[in-house]
Amino acid sequence: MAADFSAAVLAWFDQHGRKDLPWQQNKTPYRVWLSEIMLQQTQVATVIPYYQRFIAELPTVQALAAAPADQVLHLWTGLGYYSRARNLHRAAQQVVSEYGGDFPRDLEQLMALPGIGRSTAGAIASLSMGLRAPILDGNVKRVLARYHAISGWTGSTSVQKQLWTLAERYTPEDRVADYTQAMMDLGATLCSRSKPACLMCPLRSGCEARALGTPTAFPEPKPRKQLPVRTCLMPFLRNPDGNIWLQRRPDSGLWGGLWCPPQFSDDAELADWLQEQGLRVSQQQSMTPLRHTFSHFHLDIRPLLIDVTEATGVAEPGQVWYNLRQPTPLGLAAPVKKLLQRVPQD
DNA sequence: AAGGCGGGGAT
DNA sequence: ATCCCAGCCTT
Repeated sequence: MAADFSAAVLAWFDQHGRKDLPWQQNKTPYRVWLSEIMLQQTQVATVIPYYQRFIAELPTVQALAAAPADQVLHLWTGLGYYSRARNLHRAAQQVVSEYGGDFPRDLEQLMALPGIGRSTAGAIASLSMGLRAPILDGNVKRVLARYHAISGWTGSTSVQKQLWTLAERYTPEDRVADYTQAMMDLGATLCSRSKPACLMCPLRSGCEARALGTPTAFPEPKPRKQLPVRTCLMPFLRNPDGNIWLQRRPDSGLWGGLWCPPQFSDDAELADWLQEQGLRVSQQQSMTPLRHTFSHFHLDIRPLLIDVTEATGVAEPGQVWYNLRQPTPLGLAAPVKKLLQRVPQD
């Protein structure tokens, strides 16, 4: 019975739910939206400081819409999945231009905004507007997959379809914001991946996975392949002023819109490029290699510190000589930020 | 339907 | 080292 399910979840929420996270205060659509985007594939503890900084600098959708892209990516530096930040920026501009700065109170219109899919639209609608709309994030997937002992990987189309049907069925008309928050909290705390606290769970009496005695067997893990390894040379060109050469990456693709040193597959490619640029090298040393792991491959970076003479003039658009002492707020990929901190300053 | 897209925390 | 995570978009 769907009403029993939501009643049990809500009763648990009143006693044990989290109510003090930053985005649970003053639950406006903008604040809920920002938190949901940051929380995609990123854990709560990681998100909190990013969220605080972001809200402090860009407290409204109007402020975000008017901000330079580099500021937005700077605020996102280290969070990953940078298309989230670019889509966030574009969506803010659409909310301002198409809706006068007020988020549409409609699932379809929310989903039409870049970066907002079905689950995020449901979260914004339920948490900040009180509209009856289901969500299906990783936590809710786990709770539902266990409750119904659903086999298969939750990312597969058929399992997704089953889970959405269940999510829709259980979402109540009343107290939908509390219910949504409760389901996420339940999955994040009691119904955790490896050590579920079934004895404390409000859903224990009807949970099929618990009845089978193997709650952690659900959901089934994603089938994994071995990650390929790629290598690259990453020269940190330093001019006589001590500044480092960076160029802006294309908006789409890996590290889209972020600022990076150039990358080369081997020494010959690097040598050719230096010659093309007419750069004279006065000194060159290798830095400690760094492995950076993406979701789909390992990148083994061989960083070099290269001192160049001249070439101190104004860089072309999309290129900067980055001042390590007074850094401009640009988006940097995590390993680039890490390596820049290793560059000796005098 | 499958693959691209980051980074960090937990184990 | 491996797995996972408050997903969405493109192909």
